[in-house]
Amino acid sequence: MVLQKRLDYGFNGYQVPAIPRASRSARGRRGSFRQKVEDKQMCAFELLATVAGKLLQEKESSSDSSNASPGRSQQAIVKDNVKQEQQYEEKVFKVEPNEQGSSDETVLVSELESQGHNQSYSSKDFPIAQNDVSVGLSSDIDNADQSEKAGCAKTSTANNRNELGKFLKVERDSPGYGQSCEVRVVDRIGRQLEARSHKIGNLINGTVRDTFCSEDLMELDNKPPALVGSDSSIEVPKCKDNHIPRGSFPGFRDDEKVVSRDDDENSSGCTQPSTRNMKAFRPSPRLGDRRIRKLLASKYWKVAPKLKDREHSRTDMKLIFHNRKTCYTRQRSQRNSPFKRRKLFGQSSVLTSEGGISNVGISKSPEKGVDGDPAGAASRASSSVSGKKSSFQSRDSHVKLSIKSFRVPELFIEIPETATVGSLKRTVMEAVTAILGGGLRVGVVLKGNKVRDDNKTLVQTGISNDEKLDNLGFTLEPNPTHAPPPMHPEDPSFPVPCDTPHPVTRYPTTPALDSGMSDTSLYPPMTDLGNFIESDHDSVPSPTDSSADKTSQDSRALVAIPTMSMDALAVVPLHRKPRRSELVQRRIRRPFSVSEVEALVQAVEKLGTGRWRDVKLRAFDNAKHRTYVDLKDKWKTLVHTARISPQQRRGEPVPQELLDRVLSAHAYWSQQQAKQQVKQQNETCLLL
DNA sequence: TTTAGGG
DNA sequence: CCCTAAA
Repeated sequence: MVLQKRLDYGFNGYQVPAIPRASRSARGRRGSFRQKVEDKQMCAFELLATVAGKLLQEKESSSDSSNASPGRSQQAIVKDNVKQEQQYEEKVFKVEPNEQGSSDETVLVSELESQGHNQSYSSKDFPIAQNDVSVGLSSDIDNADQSEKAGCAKTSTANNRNELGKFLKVERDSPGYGQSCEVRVVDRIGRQLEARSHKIGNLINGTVRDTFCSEDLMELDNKPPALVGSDSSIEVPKCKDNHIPRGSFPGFRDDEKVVSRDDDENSSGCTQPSTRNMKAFRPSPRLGDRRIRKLLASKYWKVAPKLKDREHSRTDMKLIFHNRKTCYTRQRSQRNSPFKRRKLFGQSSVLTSEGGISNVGISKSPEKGVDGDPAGAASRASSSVSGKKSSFQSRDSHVKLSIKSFRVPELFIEIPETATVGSLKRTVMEAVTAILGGGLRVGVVLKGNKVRDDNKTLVQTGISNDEKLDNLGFTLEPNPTHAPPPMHPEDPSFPVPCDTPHPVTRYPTTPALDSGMSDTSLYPPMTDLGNFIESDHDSVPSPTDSSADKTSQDSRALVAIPTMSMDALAVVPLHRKPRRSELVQRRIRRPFSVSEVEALVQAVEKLGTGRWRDVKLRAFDNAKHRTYVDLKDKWKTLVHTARISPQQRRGEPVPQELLDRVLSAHAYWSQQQAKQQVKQQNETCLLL
């Protein structure tokens, strides 16, 4: 039996792609990418942490002074806050101290430790934990000043708990897109800590996402599709040639140009319909072997029942259990069927719903927030949290904004009853990580309309107008650049929740639509599918976001980010003891394109079976995602495919001509191998 | 790390 | 595609 738990973080509606994860180091140069990805995780966490911290600050400053008494533990403060207002806890992931009672430093992280993860995390390493508990110190922040700074999330580290966080400030008269706009990082009294110029177009990437990912983003966003054209001949491995005494398969046409196939894009681009982007994001195939399905479904949004039990209420994760027996059993029973098994690939994925955009309640007055999403009730619940009145006086031509909250969509998690609490925790953690890890960007909504023109200044847009601030909202949006590829529309492996009360596969809807704002360019259409994309990472072929100019950088504005130590951040995921069964994500399925098959066949004709490394080097050296094992497997399936009737074949049809060559080459090389063995046997016999 | 095969 | 025994 499976229980489905609904987790309501009090956030709602943004979509986050799953986190591509390198399955193993030996698979090639994925380390760097993984690092980047995980950096992004941290970014997202940072963002959340900031919001949480900010809310805590405001909460505290608005509540009676007793909370701020220096003598009280931060934990106590937090708890009081939570106790006082249910909504409040929805802003924070977790506010209770870890069970070990070890102060307030470890929170979520402690769950990892208790599950056999050796690494110890401190709040320093874990932004969320850190912020959750540290904001209690914010009482020493001047309220007025703080509100002016609009987002000075206090951060603290294990070593320096009183260190003030930085925040970004966007100069009012920002130049247009493509030009630089100054972003100042200042402390609460306005001292400039950092100053740097950001291209406006990249501002969000450089701020909300994180300052440290911008490079990566630019790399992905701006790098023109690397054309690994067929003219880039591959160099045949040196000293390997003497390895080819066996000769080539007669049918091999050696005069053919040996090309370096980088069919990354081929397999990705060509097979990815442009509609892919309309389907919201495609969840990660599998988050582990556990039969756990996590999905986000805005349709399920409800105001989570308030738990009376204080202990429960201290956690902001509310679980609602439903029976999901059929789902589980079906998964198991289908496991051995290759055909049905395809459906399993996405079973435990985190899904996001079309309600993917979450409104950021930003307001001058507590009750006012931009709330365009259908989950209005829940939204209000969380956005109504406001402490004091924020002062938005535009002194020195700066716009001051106070973001009340971000909302996270509901999380659905399916986990066997027999699962341990620890695994549940990890599951939730993974879900959260998956949600946040895919990269987010911020959109700006003014009076219900999406502000798309990044070139406009705040003044022109009216954002500097105090009145309009009431109608200003931010949205968290998935970053298409990092979104995993949606499955083919017809792909049955698309994760379909089995028996959820409501259909969950509502991908076609654009998040923005659900939120009342249409943003068709939210998912830029694929550009030039024929292009080759360099893929030295495991990420899914991402749309070569050429249209990322407008919407993807909608909001260069005014979102504070916490100041975290990059080092600390980078550490967290890396130290997670990779429990293969749970953490290692299955590589995304990337069917071989015909051209890839062609290259493979040709290489095998030349080199024979049994030298897959050479085949790889020869024909797939640039296709980083094709390992020699993959090639060997593909050849295996090709042989099989060639032997079965065309009616039984599935997937993209391979030209019969190729299949014939497969059979020929296979027969030839099998014979050669047999001869080789006979020869060796004779030799050994002679020696004996 | 590669190969070779079963899953 | 994954997992692994063997080489």
